[in-house]
Amino acid sequence: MRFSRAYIPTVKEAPNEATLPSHIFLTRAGFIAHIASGLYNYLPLGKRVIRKIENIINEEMARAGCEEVELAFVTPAELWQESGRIEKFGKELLRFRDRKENLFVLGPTHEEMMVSIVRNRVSSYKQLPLNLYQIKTKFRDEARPRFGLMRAREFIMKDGYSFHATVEDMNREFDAMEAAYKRILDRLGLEYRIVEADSGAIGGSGSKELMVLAESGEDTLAVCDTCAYGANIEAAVRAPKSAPSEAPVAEFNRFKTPGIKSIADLSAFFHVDPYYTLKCVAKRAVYEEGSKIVLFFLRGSDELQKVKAQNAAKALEIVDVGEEELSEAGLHVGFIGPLDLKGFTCIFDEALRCATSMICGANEVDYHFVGVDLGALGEENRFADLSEVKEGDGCPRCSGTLSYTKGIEVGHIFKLGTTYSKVLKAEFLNEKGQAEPFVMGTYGMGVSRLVAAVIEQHHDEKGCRWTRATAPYTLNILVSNVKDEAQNDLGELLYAQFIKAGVEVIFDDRKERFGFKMNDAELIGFPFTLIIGKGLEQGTVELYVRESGEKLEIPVAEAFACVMERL
RNA sequence: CGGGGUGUAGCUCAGUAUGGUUAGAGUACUUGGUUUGGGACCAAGGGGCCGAAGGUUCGAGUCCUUUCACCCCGACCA
Repeated sequence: MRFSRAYIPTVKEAPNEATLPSHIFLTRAGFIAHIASGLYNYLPLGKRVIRKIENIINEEMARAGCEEVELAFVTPAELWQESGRIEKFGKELLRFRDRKENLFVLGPTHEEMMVSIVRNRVSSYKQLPLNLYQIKTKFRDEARPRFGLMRAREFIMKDGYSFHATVEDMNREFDAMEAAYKRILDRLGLEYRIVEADSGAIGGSGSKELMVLAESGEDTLAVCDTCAYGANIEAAVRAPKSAPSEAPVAEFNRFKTPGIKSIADLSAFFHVDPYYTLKCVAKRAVYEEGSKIVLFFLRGSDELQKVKAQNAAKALEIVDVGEEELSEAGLHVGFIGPLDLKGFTCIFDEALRCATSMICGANEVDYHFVGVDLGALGEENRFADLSEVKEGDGCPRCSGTLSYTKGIEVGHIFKLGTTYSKVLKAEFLNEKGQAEPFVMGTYGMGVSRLVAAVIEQHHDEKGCRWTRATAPYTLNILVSNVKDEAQNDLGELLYAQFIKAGVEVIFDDRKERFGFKMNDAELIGFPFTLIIGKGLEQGTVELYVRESGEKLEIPVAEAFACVMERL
């Protein structure tokens, strides 16, 4: 492509709403154009990057034995009613009616559609397994789109679905997909981590997220400094904590603790480590029908992890409760304890199993109990993992230490099981001739989000630094002064040579000054720029390497070979 | 969905407390000339229903009402 003919509208100033490097540079360098909230147009350079990522995904999917399909973007609402997700998804589902007043939705993910194309067509275990995927525009009417391509309403995603006769076979495919996704991210040149994840509303028995490591990531990850363990903070677990100090010896007793409401005060009052105090976090758990107050108990040294709490309460949502509301319910903030507490759902953190020598609220203003043995609690009390992993906690897999890092979720793979096949009645006949629902897996990868993720991880103050596999053009041939015939001629010659060699090359033949063109080259972020300029009189050209910033002087005669060697 | 902010040239923004010639700057664009290794200089140009609707007024970018859009913080987010 000749730069003079290409549509690459670069600009000096970024729109003021852009805050992330990927958003700023993709806009300034002319890859994308904002059109409305959460909607972007892909300009020629952006489209090229997307295609390159798609190609790599397609190649790796083919290698893993998957087949590509393309499902309708507009999907009948009946399928969503059948699966029950039309309510669950809520307002994120964009709905509309056609001229006959039939209800449709724009697909935000395609479990239902994919199940529907397989059910009643695949009827025997002999036809399994099957892994079908598509790369397609999705739409989610996000409450607050932001960060450019990172959280857009319309976005491109690869979504794959596998169908199996047994759980074992699904597990095998799950591992195969994890391996395929790793290869994709390796080829794209990204630094990433695969972490354990919360399965969220999509359900299923297990899931992992592929996280591109970047400062601007929206997700907090707990990763081990020794082994490969990593998990989203929402799902992270830790090695059991050892007691920080000797347990405070005390007979069971009721103590007056005037005005002592916080864990810090309590621990100071009794001169004990917060580890030996019992923290109560009251929340309102919202269900499809109604809501109720749930009391979560943890050690005073731990914090409640909201997603874990929500899962433990099997609630749709967990919201805060006001102090007044609690008082009306007969609870005294700061003095809530599990003893003699009737009529409330209590959930205890795993770290409290058989905890002894605890100090907890006495459900009476200004009183706490000491010497409490939680092992004495009745059977009706439930235990669950509720506490949030902190930096410095022990790794659950090895003797290493966990620390936080930030990640961009670019992929999520799920062991779905029979969640969807059951409700949608998608069944096959097993060896014994009995009908069984498909065992399914689902595998997503955000293509447009990957475009942003590459830049979040590969940029500097001047602009983009595309990796080899993602660059819109690998090589940029820059003629410093197009009025200089020798420079121009050499540019044309090399341009033709590289095209012939199959290199993705762009030829900057614009009638602009050197600095202007260099700034564009750096903003756009071509991995290599071959500068034909003032060195030509001495018989040399320069190769500028964007990643390292180095400029190599090369004799003209060796230019072609030398560049080819480095690509 | 709660709280806040902003809408004026392709882009970044002045101008709006106090209404008053023909609405400005930078940048980008067009033309001519000079320049040619880090977003050049000189000169001459084109470009606006001041987000939309209604109102107050002799007169509205500016005041009042309504509305729409976009952005930011939070809630939410397979």
